[in-house]
Amino acid sequence: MAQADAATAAGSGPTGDDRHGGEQAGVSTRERILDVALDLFTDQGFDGTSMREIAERLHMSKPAIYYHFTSKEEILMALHARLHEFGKSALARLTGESTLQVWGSLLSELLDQMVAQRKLFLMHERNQAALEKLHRKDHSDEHDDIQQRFRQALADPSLPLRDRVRMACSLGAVLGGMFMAGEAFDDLPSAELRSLVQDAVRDLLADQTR
Amino acid sequence: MAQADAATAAGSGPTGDDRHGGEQAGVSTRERILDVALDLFTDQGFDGTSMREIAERLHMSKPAIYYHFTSKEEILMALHARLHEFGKSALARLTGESTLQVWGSLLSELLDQMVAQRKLFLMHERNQAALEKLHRKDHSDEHDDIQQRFRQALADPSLPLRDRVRMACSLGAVLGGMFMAGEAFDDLPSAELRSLVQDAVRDLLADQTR
DNA sequence: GTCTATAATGTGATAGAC
DNA sequence: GTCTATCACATTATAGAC
Repeated sequence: MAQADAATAAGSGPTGDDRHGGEQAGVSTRERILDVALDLFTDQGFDGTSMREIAERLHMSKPAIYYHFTSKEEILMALHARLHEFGKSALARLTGESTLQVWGSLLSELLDQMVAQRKLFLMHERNQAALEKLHRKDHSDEHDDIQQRFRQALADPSLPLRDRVRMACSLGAVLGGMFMAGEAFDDLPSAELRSLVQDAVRDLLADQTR
Repeated sequence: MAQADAATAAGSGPTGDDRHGGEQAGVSTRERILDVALDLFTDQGFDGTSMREIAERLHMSKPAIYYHFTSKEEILMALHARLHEFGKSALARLTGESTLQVWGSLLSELLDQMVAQRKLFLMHERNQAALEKLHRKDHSDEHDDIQQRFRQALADPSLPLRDRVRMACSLGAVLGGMFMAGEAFDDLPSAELRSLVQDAVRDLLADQTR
């Protein structure tokens, strides 16, 4: 459904000019593999999905996939890179001290990205274990992982404890509002859901008593 | 750390009288296996943990574990049963219509359980994919899974949409406040953290504008 | 770029002795 | 209840033809 968006929305990649061979409609094979993997990883989990399944759904053989990715983990890394691409602009707001107001604007932008890249965020939420295992191995250049940056901000000792907890709660509220209900909010226009969650976040971050 | 609590707190089990053989301090082997599995599943994931690892940490062999559990999945099911045991009293509040107030009391009781059984809830949060796969196979008697009951309440069409979103957000806020920060709140007494999260939930569920 | 065939490994699980 | 030894299998990944 939203699969086509995700493929075309991914910024970089040689999707433009040098098409030849088995490509179709300007979508490179690499992106098609990532789209299928995103689907399968989301509802079967990374470990619960085999290369054979990915290949079968693409009407390819396994080695064809290994031509585009050196390993199964690299597919997961590429999907992680996709998320990081979308999240980094929101993450840029975390320079300097992170007040409740800054945090609120961050979550607002994050909400926009979640609406546009719903499945990508859902996949990350449901494969935390596999992703963390990946990050333990790939500690290259002390990667600025998105979750790590969040926790870093949450651990800032210069902030009042109450505020830090509210920040964590509001982040959880966003995830809960957007993903927890499963298909309970599927008939609801995503813009409306976004707005309702945004209101909840505002209530959480408003420092009324202080 | 909190491992001893989890072992002794588990209600049922023949831990009492008929000790003999290799047991120590009244903790049955079955419970010790579950404790180790809980640790490993929590920080490596269910699929990322092998029976060999579980056995090695217990200074046992694999077949010794298969004497107590018929499969690896059964270990996960047993841990799921543990959670269900602790959560069912809170879940009992969901009879009839679930107002915001009812939901608030439910989350309050759930918060107590999370403080007492922190690792158990964390493990569930981090192995959603494996647990869902398990539930697809084991659709015995249309199990009253805890998450399914939550989603059921969230999907109740007789409730205002705004309330349902607030319920989802508050549940997410609880998870976020208790688990999202990782070790950022570890020095904080759990009672104090619980209180701060509870306040956030209260703000989320207070129907001030309606 | 994609294929057929196969290697290499680790896994969950079992048989049977003690 | 626990062990040694082993099975059967699926998996990731590679070699080499086209």
